[in-house]
Amino acid sequence: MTRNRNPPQATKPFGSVRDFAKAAECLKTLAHPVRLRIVQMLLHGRYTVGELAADCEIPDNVGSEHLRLLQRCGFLVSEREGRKVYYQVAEPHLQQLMNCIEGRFLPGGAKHR
Amino acid sequence: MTRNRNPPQATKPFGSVRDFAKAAECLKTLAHPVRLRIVQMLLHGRYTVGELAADCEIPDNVGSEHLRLLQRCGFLVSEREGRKVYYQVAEPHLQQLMNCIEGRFLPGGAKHR
DNA sequence: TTGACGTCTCGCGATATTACGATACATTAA
DNA sequence: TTAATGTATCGTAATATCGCGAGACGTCAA
Repeated sequence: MTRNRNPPQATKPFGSVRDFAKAAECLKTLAHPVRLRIVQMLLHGRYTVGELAADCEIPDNVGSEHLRLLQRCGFLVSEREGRKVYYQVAEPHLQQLMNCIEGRFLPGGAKHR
Repeated sequence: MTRNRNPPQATKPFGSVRDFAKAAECLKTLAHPVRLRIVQMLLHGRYTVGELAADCEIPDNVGSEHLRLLQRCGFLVSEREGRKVYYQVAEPHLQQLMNCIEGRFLPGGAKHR
């Protein structure tokens, strides 16, 4: 009675809760204002802990911790140069993901109507 | 004298930690295995609380709570029909975001090399 | 060496998230 | 009405996350 609701839906959409465990873990790591900003910066260049922390207006040790988390997910890699440590993006998908996020949530993001 | 590292980088990448507050909040909501699975399901059709909870193998009230969170971010909307409540996707960007996530993290996802 | 700098690690308290059980609410059937 | 079904809300306890301060570590210059 109501109208014909669900499309035929041949088979159940692939995936299961279990399959999303890793995805959720990495997404959760990304889901922090400072870490999103750090990723945005690193998609545009290569920066040290101090530079990133300064931009985000947080102490260096806090920045270092955020970078550690992002690195643990495989999003970033670090490279020591003298006493500084440079971080850069290691995950190719990050750019595309960031495009989605910027497009949806940032002031100047892509419009969608 | 390492090589020339940072690209010229005319201006600082737009955005700031503050601008990512909302994005982080919504991303965090998405960053849960059950909620990712629910979103995936709802991108393929229209389901009730009970159907979604059953698929995720969780009690109905827990499912209801996850749906509430997703709805609060504007990702979903609900519609009551008799004693059942159907949920469906309300945010157009979800499909694109999910494509990124599935492509990166799901077994059969897109390869990148 | 010593000291300065940049980064990292650790433990702590404050806060947030999570799932659960119990219960309340809304709708329909008997 | 009463009972059954489907969904939502609430309080609670376990767990996770967060930013911080103190201090350790690695590197370089004097």
